[in-house]
Amino acid sequence: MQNYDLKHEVTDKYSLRGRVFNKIREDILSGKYKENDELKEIAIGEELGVSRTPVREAFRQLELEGLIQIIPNKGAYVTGITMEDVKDIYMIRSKLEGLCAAWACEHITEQQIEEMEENIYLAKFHAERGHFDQMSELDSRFHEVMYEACNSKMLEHLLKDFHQYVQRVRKRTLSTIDRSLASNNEHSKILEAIKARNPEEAERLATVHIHNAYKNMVKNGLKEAYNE
Amino acid sequence: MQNYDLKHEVTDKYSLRGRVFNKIREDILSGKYKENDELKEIAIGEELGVSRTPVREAFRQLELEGLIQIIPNKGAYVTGITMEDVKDIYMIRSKLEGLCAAWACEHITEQQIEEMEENIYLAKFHAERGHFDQMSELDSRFHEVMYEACNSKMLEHLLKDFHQYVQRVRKRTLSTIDRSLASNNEHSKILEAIKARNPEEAERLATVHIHNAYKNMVKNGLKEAYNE
DNA sequence: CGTTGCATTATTGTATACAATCATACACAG
DNA sequence: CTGTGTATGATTGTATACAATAATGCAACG
Repeated sequence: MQNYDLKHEVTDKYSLRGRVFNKIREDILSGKYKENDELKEIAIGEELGVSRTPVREAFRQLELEGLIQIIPNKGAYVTGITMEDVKDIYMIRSKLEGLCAAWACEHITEQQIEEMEENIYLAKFHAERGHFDQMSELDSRFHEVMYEACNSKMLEHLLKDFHQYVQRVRKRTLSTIDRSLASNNEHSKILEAIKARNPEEAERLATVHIHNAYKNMVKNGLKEAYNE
Repeated sequence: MQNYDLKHEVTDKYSLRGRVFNKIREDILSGKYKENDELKEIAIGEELGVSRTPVREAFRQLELEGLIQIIPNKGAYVTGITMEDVKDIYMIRSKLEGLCAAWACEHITEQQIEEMEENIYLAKFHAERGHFDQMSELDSRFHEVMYEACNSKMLEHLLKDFHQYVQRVRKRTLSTIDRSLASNNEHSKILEAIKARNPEEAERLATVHIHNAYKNMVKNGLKEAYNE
């Protein structure tokens, strides 16, 4: 994340470079390319039917995103995420999600509130039935709406990046009914605080929520998820 | 920003692309290229004596860093920083510097402590004499050492990016003897807390320190610095 | 006089060719 | 048998050529 940063930009979706970038990124995040895999310009270019140029440009961006590491004159390798990285990200996220929730108190729209309420309602339904894929999807979406609601492109982008970045290891760490219900309950409390326009409480709850998510992740399955 | 990402990597210093990247970045941060300036691949390539290829790759990275915006088939433009961006960055930084200071309590080395003490001592000297350039340099360095002391590559990189990003508007906002002395005093207090291995206090002080820096920035000169 | 359409030009997007660098294998010397 | 040196191949780094797209200016028309 490398690329941490102030990371920016909506990478162009319709240029070859943009498509290559998104494709490789997805493949890394989904696990098709694994840690330390070597990515070769020609191979990927042929696979996608493009020349090396757009592939190279995409590589440069992926490097800045921290998804790959480029060793000059040698090659591009998928970067690993250490358990320390994951921990760091969660600690950083907990602070920033808190800030985000606080800001959302001021800027959230009615429409966004409605979406979050619906999200919580749906999540409860799926959680009780153990539909973990839907849960994961809804969880991501809940946070995404909150990111948008904080009305800061800067913070929104940052949080989206972090969120995406840990997807690689997050896969099945929400996967117990207990945690799903608890998590959804926390979402509900956060939204209540935001609706009540209580930034301190919203911040506190959001911060704790991420801490809990991390604790749960460590408890059941970070190691396994990480080593597989 | 852009980016943020979790932005990574030490961009290669010796490849053409790396040199082009650093050069353009410096020129943007130093103000040579101003907001909304259009950067043309050929012109920059000729200026640096390289072809378009490395320039293009550098552009893609700068886009992700948030320093330029690329409009497909049109051009690359230096992005502006709005006053909202600056505020957001300072609020985000205040949280993260707090986290950084807290972590530093556990991981700081004797050598780093010494450098920070020396830094504070020197800064006092220069602050009293109105040597603002040296002050600015020392201020940056103080924070940099703390970033390194937190022992998280992730957080370190993130904070360095933010720090660099606001350099554009930070130019002369430390430029009063009063604020210089106060700021240095705050540094001293932060270091005391770190040395006392008191993460809560270190976090609180570091957070307040950035808030104060922002308040000072707004009070005297953000608007002017920004509009010039 | 203003507006629309087209032609021209400039600039970026992509592909390819060549140069530089690195990895590998093999031969040879010790 | 081991280690070193060299030659070969593969891969990336850079430059350039060509294609696609957007901006500009001018002319024709209303």
